Amino acid sequence: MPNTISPPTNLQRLAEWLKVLAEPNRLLIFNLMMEGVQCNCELGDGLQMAPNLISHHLRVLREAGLIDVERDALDARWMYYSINLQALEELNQAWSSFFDPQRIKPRRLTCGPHGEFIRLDLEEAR
Amino acid sequence: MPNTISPPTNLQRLAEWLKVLAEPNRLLIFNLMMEGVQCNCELGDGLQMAPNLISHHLRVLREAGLIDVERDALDARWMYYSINLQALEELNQAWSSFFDPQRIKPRRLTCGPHGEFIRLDLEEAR
DNA sequence: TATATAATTCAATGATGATTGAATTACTTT
DNA sequence: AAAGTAATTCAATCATCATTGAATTATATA
Repeated sequence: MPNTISPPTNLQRLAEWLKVLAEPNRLLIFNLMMEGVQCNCELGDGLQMAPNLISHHLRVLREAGLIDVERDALDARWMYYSINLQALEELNQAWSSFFDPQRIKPRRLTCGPHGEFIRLDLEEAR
Repeated sequence: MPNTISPPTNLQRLAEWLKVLAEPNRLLIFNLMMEGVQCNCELGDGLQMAPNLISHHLRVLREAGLIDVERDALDARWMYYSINLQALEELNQAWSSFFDPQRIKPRRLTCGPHGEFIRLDLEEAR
């Protein structure tokens, strides 16, 4: 009997979010945004990155739904980015339900030299 | 005055962990290990992946310190992988201190059309 | 000792995606 | 209308890394 695998339904989504956030420069950008930094120019100041590159990363973050963007009401040349709080909540929810240490189950015994009847003194191998 | 940026000291480390976990197949493997699946063969069963590819991903997870490995005491051909609980704790710690919604600060006002004196009715843009 | 098994290593390939420089867009100011 | 500014888009390049198939290692069994 093959393993009956039922990954959390949000596993795919979690993987996509992690991919977006795993890029070092994007994580730095996200970090600055957590601290209230919000426009391309200012991010460029802080990170020494070309504005078009920042635009690229902001777009990836935005397409992942992690951040929002809007134009300045008085001078519409300026864009303000901000962290999407709801997405952040969902992200944290998905993360903690996946990486919860309590989820860890003891060893499955469907393989190895002893099949289902593995000797107990091997159980410490967990 | 440029931004004085002080990302959490564990930001680099967090980025590395995220990179490792952001790979969809690795996340699936990690998921199976949370459920107690532990050897190459069994992972292959569940994931339809070539054993050498699984070995590759297990190595990446292991080199990141996320999982441990040991040989079966009775038949040393079999390897048993398991999640490193301490690493998991550190991972969760790094994650939650970084992605804590409470960390989010209001907009910084060092750029934009109004400098430090931006009008308050724009503040809802947060 | 020879063969089989679990897993890994190696070398090559391919795809993805970050980065770069040069336009281009959107908007404001003169 | 012309020039300037913030930001984005575009096309091309480059690096990284997952994937694949073919050895190779380590161990056990016949």
